[in-house]
Amino acid sequence: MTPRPKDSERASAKAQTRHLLLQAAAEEFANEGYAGANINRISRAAGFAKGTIYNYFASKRALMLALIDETAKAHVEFIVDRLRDVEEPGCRLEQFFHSGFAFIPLHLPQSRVMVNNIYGPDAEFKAHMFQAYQPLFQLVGRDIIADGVARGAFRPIDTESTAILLMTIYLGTGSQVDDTGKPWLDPALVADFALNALARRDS
Amino acid sequence: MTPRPKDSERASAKAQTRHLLLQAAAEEFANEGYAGANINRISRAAGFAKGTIYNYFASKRALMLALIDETAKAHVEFIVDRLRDVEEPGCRLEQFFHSGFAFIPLHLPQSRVMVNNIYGPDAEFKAHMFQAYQPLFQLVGRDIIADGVARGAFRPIDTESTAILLMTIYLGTGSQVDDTGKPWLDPALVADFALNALARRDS
Amino acid sequence: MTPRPKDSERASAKAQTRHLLLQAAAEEFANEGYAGANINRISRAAGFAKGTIYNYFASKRALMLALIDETAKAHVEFIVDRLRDVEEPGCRLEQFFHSGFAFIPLHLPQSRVMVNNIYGPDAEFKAHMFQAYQPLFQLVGRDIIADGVARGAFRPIDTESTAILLMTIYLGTGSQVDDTGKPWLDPALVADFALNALARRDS
Amino acid sequence: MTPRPKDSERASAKAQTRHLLLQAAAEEFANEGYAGANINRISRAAGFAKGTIYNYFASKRALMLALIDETAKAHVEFIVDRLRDVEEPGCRLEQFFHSGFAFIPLHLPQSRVMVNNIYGPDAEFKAHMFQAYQPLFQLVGRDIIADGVARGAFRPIDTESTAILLMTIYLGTGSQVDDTGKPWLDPALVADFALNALARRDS
DNA sequence: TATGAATGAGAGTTCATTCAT
DNA sequence: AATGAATGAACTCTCATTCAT
Repeated sequence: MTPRPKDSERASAKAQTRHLLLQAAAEEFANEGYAGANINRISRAAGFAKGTIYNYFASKRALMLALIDETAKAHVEFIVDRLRDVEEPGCRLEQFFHSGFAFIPLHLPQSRVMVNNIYGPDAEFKAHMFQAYQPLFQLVGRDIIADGVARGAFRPIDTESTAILLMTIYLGTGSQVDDTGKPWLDPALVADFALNALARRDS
Repeated sequence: MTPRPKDSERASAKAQTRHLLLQAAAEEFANEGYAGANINRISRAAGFAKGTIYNYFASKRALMLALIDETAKAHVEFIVDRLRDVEEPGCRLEQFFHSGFAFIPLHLPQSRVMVNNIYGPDAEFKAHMFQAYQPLFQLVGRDIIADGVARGAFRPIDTESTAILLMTIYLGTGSQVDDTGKPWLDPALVADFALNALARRDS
Repeated sequence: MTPRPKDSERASAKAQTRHLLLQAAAEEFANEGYAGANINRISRAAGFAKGTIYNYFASKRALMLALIDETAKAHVEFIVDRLRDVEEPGCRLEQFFHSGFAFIPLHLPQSRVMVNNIYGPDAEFKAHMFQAYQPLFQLVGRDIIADGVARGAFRPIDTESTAILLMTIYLGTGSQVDDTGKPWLDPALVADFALNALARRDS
Repeated sequence: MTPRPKDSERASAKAQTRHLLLQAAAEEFANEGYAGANINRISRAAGFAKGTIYNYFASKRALMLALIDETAKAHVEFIVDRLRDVEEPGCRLEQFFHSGFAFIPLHLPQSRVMVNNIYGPDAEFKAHMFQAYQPLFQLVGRDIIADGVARGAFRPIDTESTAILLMTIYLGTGSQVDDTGKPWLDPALVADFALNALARRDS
């Protein structure tokens, strides 16, 4: 069933179109919110006519869900890749924030859309988000916090709650950027804050 | 120019109607987001015909801005009241989270709207939010963090960035609740997290 | 059945209110047209609350019809008064234009409303206008044109058509004014034009 | 960049739709006035759904402005065409009225809309009208009146004022028609009236 | 596969009118 | 007689979606 060259060209062209549409959608959703976004503008920004988008996504909702999936996948992969070789729990936590913050400017509109969805009113999008980011929650909860507590690097603390808290901090601070895309808060400061919060109180 | 009893009755009836409309608006905005909210439904939910809302607010945007103002005022006042007699910086921080979390279930839809606006796409709403919550930022920044650092209760840390961080944590965690309004995270845990993050590391 | 003083005061107060409302209505109708006029603005401009107007006029349409009646009455009376002592047909025609043009700046919004109605789309208003201005048509047709033709002052010409024509000229030119109320055309020129048109061609 | 047959078909279909919409708009505006006109009815009368009109005109106002432009263009062209080969000033004036009156029943609703706008309350429409009819004013002022005066066919008279006067007469009389479209006044009578008004008084 | 004209549900907003005070 | 809060029909305009080409 290997596609003939022509087919693979076609498939790649389709993938390219799909990618352009998702990129344009991310920008529109980021700027206007889901309800305020305009399918026509998205298509035009991607360089296509209004109808084309429906050859790739069944509806506006489906477009958002696809965007969530794609972004979450890239997001998780990006961070997981950069955490793979880090052993020590404190370094892992630092690296989590470090790579997490690095992802955002590379995918700024996508990141803003993710945050809009987490804190936004749409239950389906929110649920989809948590589903798609499950691996990241697990990474933080199990591989960073639980592991760190087990190894005595962090003080004893509830794993799941803290995972949510750290994700809240990451997404909440990472998504607040000025017009140029520069974040309000220094990533190092945020990482430091989190490290201190989890540190064992010696004495 | 004291209004006659009749006038004051009328004024109070108007205030009551306005209050009902704002409450209904908060619920609608919380459930549907700003763009998805429906003016007609808001009026109906408040017990009025759809036109009535325009006797009180010039437009949908004006309604949201009024809701932000009212909520922020109540929110700030609520927390400031409960912090007045607390002296010690650590206790203040704890009390900030404690009273802050207490506010949310009392004004759940309003709180969700506030968070939607902070993390949402609308720049005007966001700016209005920061304006209206200025006193709370100042309270946290000056009266809690800076004061705590000055007194040696907290480790040296950038005042403004940390204020934003604490507000981010407060709003981000406080607004995530299940269907019954119960927050996902235990307020005490969040306060504890923050206290640890600011605590001096005794050598 | 002579009203007691108190009653007559009341009646006069009512007449005064009615007059204020009609004046404000004329201004609003002149500026916005009938469909674009706003009852609330009219009431406010007259110094009353929205509901008051309905104590004097049954509806917006009734208000316009009353305005047509009042204006036409004053308009006709104004011109008839000034034509009473003029004998010679040519002078009468001149005086018709002269006094006609004199009326307009004294009642500028009313005049503009009259012209709007004549050339506007509303059949009922148009019919009402012709009804109310009947005396003026008759004056022009019978006392000026027919009489002038009979006396040999004007060339033989169809009475009714020419009456319509003269009224068309009068209203069309008289109502076009700049922002200060100054007419675009010199009344004397218009009168002169009409006189020439009706003049006998000697030889 | 010549459009392929398919494209040109499409373009012509668009032009056809646009034309239908403008025709329906003329009728609606003529019957209801601008403010009273209903966009939905216009689209329906043209045989389209209500939204379609916004694929062709950005707003109700834009629709009216387009109608003014199209009508004025056709109107001017119609009259200019028929005056081209007429030399003698008196004949020209007669032909102006003659062809002018001939245009009206061919475009009755459009003509009524033009008159509504000239005498109506909307300053933008009025200004647009004068702009669009500028060539006709020039034709009357320069090529008929001034030329006629220069050649001694007409008595000396102010060019611009008289142009306005003649246009006033033309539009004022031409637009008053009964339900069947028959004008109240005989065009020949109107032309005759104007000719006499401009005629030299011999001796 | 890409197009864009057509659709029509649904939105925010206006405002003439009513009526209890 | 005067008020102005409440009403709801009606309006302009938007836009996700469909579908013939």
